[in-house]
Amino acid sequence: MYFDSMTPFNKPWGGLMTSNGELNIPDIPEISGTTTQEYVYERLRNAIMLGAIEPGTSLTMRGLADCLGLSPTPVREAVRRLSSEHAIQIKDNRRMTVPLMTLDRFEELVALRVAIEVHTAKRALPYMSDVIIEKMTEMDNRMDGLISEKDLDQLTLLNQDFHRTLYTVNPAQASMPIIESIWLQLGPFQRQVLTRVTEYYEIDRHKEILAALTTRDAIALEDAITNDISDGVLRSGRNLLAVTEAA
Amino acid sequence: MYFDSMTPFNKPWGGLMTSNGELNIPDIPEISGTTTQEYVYERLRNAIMLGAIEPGTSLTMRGLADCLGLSPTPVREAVRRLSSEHAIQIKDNRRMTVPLMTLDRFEELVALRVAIEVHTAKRALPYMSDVIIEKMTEMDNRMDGLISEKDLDQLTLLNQDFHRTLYTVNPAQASMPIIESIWLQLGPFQRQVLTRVTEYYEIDRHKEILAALTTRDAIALEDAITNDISDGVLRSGRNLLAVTEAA
DNA sequence: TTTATAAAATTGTGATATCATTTTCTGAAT
DNA sequence: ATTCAGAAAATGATATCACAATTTTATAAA
Repeated sequence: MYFDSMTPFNKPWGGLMTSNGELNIPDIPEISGTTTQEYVYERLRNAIMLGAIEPGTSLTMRGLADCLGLSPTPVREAVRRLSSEHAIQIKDNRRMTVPLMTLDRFEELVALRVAIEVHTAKRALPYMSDVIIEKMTEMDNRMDGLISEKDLDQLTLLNQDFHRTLYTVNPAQASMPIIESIWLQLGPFQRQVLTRVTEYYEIDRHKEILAALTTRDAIALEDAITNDISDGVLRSGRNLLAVTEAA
Repeated sequence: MYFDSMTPFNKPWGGLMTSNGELNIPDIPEISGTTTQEYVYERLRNAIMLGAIEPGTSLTMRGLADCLGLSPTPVREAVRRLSSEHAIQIKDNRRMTVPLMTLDRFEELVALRVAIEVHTAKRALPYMSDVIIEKMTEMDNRMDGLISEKDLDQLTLLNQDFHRTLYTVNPAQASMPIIESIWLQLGPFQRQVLTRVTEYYEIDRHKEILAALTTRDAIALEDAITNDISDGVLRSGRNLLAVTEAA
């Protein structure tokens, strides 16, 4: 007599949320035709990426399970995957957290982002079409709107869509999952930077990227991608960490 | 009355193996002080990397669990992690396999390997010491022995150790897990190449790598790493896939 | 008030139970 | 032989259970 008031395999997460008040994991649109484990993975991933789980907060399997109204089993599987991607850190014994950023690690991750994304962009260039460039231009325009509205969540997500669209025009590409995993590791800290740093200039490097794509200029593309990643957040991040680590 | 003839949390895998005769997953040395899930992960990973599980073979959670003499729970967690790393492919519904290689994917993965490993090697260069160079030289000498003995397993493992030693001298490095994940995706096919291709010239690029490290020459290091990865296996792999995909 | 110790509660882990779904097997009918 | 429907077996997924290890709380001693 297990599943009485609940349909077991049809989205058990339809109803309530967050029994334990401490944690607030933003809901995400239902993914139909998938498993609970996958839903938990996507939802936790989204929460980490957007900084909804403050780095350093200690998490427990059962706490998360209660918070999502699920049994520990699918939560464990999702958490295991995330810890494999270094999005969640499992401490000595027990207790898990979203890892805190260090200056050294930050520099490494950003440099790695540049290396892989430049490489991937160059490999995508031969597959580039005017249709895709048009699509990316529209995305960039929408982002301009989000910047003035200061909608950080949507801005982050759309910025990722912009880059993802570029990289995945190469149908055989194998680097997208890797790029996503680096985004995930940078996500929580990037959000801390964005919320703490008030004066934040965004020189729009996306226009440079689009120009390079239009002229099919690999060198210009490399520069544009490098600048896009290095600008703003890198500088602000360095400052924030320099202050933090001094204390 | 659950755990009678078995101590539950003290390495349940001490005893027998492989009840189901079909699959043979090579044993690995016990890892003490860790979980069953972690052991399964390491063991499956090792088996995939060394080509002990033929790509295309269909796997089941319960089959693997039976084969390892464990319950499905830790197996499921390990498999999930491996499928997150694209080492195991979960088909439409049910059934999982180690994915078959395609020519396009192969080219992408090798190019990605070059990009990331060159980047990581360059970043490691400032941390390089004579002690490490000496250690790597010893490894290279041992590999020469393994080549004449044709011990492919040990050769693969030691070759990885060689590269890992180089990349991890940079203590803040963040790319090693990514490199390992690419190795894992290339592993099964690389093994197919090594076993099928009889005439296989290995020009020893490791000597070139060591020379570049000794002189702290970044340009030479880039060339050496690129050549080491591109040589031999790349060429042979292309040939094998060209033939396979024609059929 | 602080520290040491014991008891209680919490947690991670792995095995098991159960259900829906899929695959495989079986036995005719074509 | 081949095909196809229905039955039987196997499988994936998740909740629950049981145990050991850890953490937290309670209690006693200094």
